[in-house]
Amino acid sequence: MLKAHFDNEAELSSYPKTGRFLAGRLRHDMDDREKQILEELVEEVSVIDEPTRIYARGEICSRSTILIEGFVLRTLDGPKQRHAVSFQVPGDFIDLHNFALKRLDHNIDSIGRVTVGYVPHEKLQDIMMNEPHLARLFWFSTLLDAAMHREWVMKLGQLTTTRRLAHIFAEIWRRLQMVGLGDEAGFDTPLTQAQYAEMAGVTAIHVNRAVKSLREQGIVHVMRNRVEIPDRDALEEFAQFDPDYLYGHGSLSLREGLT
Amino acid sequence: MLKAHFDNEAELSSYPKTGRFLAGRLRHDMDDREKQILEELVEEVSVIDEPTRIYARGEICSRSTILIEGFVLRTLDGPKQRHAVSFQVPGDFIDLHNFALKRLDHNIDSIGRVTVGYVPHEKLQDIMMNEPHLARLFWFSTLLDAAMHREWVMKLGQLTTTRRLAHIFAEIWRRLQMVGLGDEAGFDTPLTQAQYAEMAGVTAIHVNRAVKSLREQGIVHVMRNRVEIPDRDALEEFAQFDPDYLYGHGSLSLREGLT
DNA sequence: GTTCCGGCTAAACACATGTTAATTTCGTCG
DNA sequence: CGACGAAATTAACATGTGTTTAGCCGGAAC
Repeated sequence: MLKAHFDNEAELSSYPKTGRFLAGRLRHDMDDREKQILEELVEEVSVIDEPTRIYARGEICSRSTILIEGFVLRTLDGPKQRHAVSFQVPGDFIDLHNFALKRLDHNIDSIGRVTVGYVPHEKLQDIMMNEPHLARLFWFSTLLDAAMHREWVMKLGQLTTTRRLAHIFAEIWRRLQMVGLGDEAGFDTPLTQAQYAEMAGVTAIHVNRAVKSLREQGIVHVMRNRVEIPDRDALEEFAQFDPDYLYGHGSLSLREGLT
Repeated sequence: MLKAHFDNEAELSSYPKTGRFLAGRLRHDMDDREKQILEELVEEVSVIDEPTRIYARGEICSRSTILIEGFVLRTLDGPKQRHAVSFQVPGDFIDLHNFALKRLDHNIDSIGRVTVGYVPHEKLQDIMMNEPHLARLFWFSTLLDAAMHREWVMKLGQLTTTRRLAHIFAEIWRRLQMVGLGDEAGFDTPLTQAQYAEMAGVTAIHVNRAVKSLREQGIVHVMRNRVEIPDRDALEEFAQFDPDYLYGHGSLSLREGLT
């Protein structure tokens, strides 16, 4: 099922502490006890060096995956090529939904080198029964996925390729900054133009045209392993990007009385 | 917020019994007691005659909506035109997510004449606390939304307009049949070509080209208020439609021990 | 250094889709 | 019955995107 080698202690030590990114942005809403519980959920940490299909559509899984470091794509196989339906940044619970739905409905593919943690479903079941607040946060995170999917549907249906690309960069940048990654000038990423093409639903050649256009307009400078953005407002306006759908800190409803 | 007139008893009696479609496909997994609870959730039933924006992106709601009869679209406003990110069929819980997320991230627009039921969030909160099995089913239904969104992303990114249209018809037909609507030859619907265009992310004129092509190929016959399909297998093969993502009856994981 | 290969860039042409405009069909209403 | 408006249909042309092919750049391996 999974082609990867498992860490030994020495190797792991060169990566960020496992817990630091766990459930990244949701950590704001957790207390220390809950963070501790989360830490103990991970039964195994794995480093995957090469681009790998970690899970394939149709598989039945007995554990879920947290992305600790690197990028992964959630993909579906189209008639022509693979299509990316979303990307994950460090801290994301990649496939929480496979705890509830028997079969996976999409693939999970790693990009570059990634570190992931595995959480057995029995432990999630305990959370559901005994930790209603954490259970609620987990539900939130799947609702956020759905909200992002909706924005992607609009993006693919309504925006030109150049604006789609700009929208993708805007979302990656925001999401990285939400978990303490990225910087003021842009972000580092192993994504290639071929992978942007998989997200935008166009050919890599056409992505290149769009990259050129964004560069000439001074909106985004795409380079190897890094993207730089001089002016966030200019980017987000061009991309028709409204970050509301990411439900930044404070936008989630933590209703009183909902434990 | 909502322009609609409210039912009196006499008018309601000409519509299907409220409860018959409530949470349509999930009813298979409920016992009689739970169905009764569900019935009592609805505090108010409303008939909306004209196409109406029932809720707008950004609104904060104190109740969620169940679609009892008719069609509604969930939409986002793009730069050129409104874009449909999903449609709902009778029985669907339209906006369960707004119970958990403060602001709505998209609009909810009715098509033709619809009947909806409103469920106050306080009652949902009771369910969450006291009816873990129902709470789990509600979570499932939001996960199903996400799975459908993912398929739409693939559809928009990978399929030609003609296949997109075929895919849309295939999904509508399957979902209607899952709740006891539709028939062996096709289905009735108030959707116009302009609305198919909003779902496919193309102009209505181009939808018309695709409709013509599907008709000439004998795959789908689109007419006013009705769509007929001679051969389901032919349609689904043409559309690259794999119904797995709809998680038909038996595909949901109702794990033992999960209450 | 040299080689090699994946990724990036570019040009020419074919096809898909958007735009604009006009016409036809059909249901509703007076 | 006739008039009206919404939806469907068609055509001609403009633009966006895919396809094919080729060349360039930069890092990794030797």
